[in-house]
Amino acid sequence: MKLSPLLQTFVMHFGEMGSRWGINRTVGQIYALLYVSEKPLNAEEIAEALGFSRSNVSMGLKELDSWRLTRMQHLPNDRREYFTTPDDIWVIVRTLVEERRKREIDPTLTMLRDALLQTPQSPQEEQAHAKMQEMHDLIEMLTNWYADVQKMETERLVNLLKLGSKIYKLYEFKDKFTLVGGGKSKITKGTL
Amino acid sequence: MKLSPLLQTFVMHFGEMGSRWGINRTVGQIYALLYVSEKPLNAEEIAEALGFSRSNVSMGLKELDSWRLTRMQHLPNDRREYFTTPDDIWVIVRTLVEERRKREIDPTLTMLRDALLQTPQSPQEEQAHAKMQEMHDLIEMLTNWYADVQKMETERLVNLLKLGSKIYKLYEFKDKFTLVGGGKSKITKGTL
DNA sequence: TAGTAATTTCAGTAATTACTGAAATAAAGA
DNA sequence: TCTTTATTTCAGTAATTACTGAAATTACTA
Repeated sequence: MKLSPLLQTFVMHFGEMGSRWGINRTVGQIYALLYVSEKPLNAEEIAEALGFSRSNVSMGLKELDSWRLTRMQHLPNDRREYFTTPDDIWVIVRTLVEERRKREIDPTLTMLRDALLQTPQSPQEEQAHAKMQEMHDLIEMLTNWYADVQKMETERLVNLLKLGSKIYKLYEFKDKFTLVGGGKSKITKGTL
Repeated sequence: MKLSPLLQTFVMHFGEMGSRWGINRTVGQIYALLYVSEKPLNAEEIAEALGFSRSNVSMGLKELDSWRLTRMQHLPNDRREYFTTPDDIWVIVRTLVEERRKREIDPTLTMLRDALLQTPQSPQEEQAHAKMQEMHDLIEMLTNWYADVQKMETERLVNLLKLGSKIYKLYEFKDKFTLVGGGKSKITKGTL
């Protein structure tokens, strides 16, 4: 399979970008290729399109699988494995955030919680303790926020995101509002 | 300067974690140390505390400076440079997000915009074009959202985050609300 | 302005990570 | 079962990144 210049650019970009995160070039390129490909690809096709060894592709796909970012399927009368990315880009984003949280945030929270159980033994430790508490609380707030909005259906989440900070004005002025009409609204002043 | 076990754990953790992002061990450890330190530290002290060479510390501090994550100052009658992290952890978070956006998101948006200017020349390119458009729109939405909430004062932002998806209920039922009392509210139904 | 202290640069080397090809394993059909 | 094809593993090597020590530069003091 020969890549058109358009695809080349896209795929190469994700190769470069990959290394700005922890992910490597191979993995970035494979994912980009799967993402824009019209049909599922097998390992051989990926290797050929990107010029990597078959074994390198195998390792890349394994890595992507550990991130839960690919889907594997079989085609009729063909025993090779074919790979795709999820159709819905929001599934990709949610998975990405979730996995990064697991790998990058959770271990830090655990470490902080453990450290905070200890009693500071010196002024130096007291200061450190306070700073760690501050960091812990902030990370916890952010992850709780994400855990909450992550539960929303995509359509609602998109609405919320499009509103940005504007929605906050509703909250600020909530005391000036009152419920009118019957409706089965679950909202009362007390809940916010 | 000898680090207490508590600080050791914290500093080492950020060294390990650093490599899960693009940042290296040295840089992670230096930042962690500055973050929990009660007073500003000079390069010599950092090198001694972490067991790195003086030149390595110099490069690490330069890297952190390029991320705008440290502050430099002078102490009376001492010509060495002393380093700290911002006092307000929200400043740190905001800077971190901002810099990562610049380095990791903006180049991708630029690449996508350029690619999308071209007219697809084949069914393959048509599919790729559509997927790129989808990705572009999603990234743009997320960055616009962030650009917007980022402008809020910290206190308000914290309130918004604590509410999570709950605030959305206000929006969903907004048609059931009406403005009461005089107030100088800038909100009218039309603005949301 | 010379002398000294502090900091940065950079070439060389160490350590780590990425990648390949060959061998091993697994999966399917005859 | 044996044969063929697909996939994975892994030891060795290539490439990249991290780190050091020495030299160069900069900044200050007398």
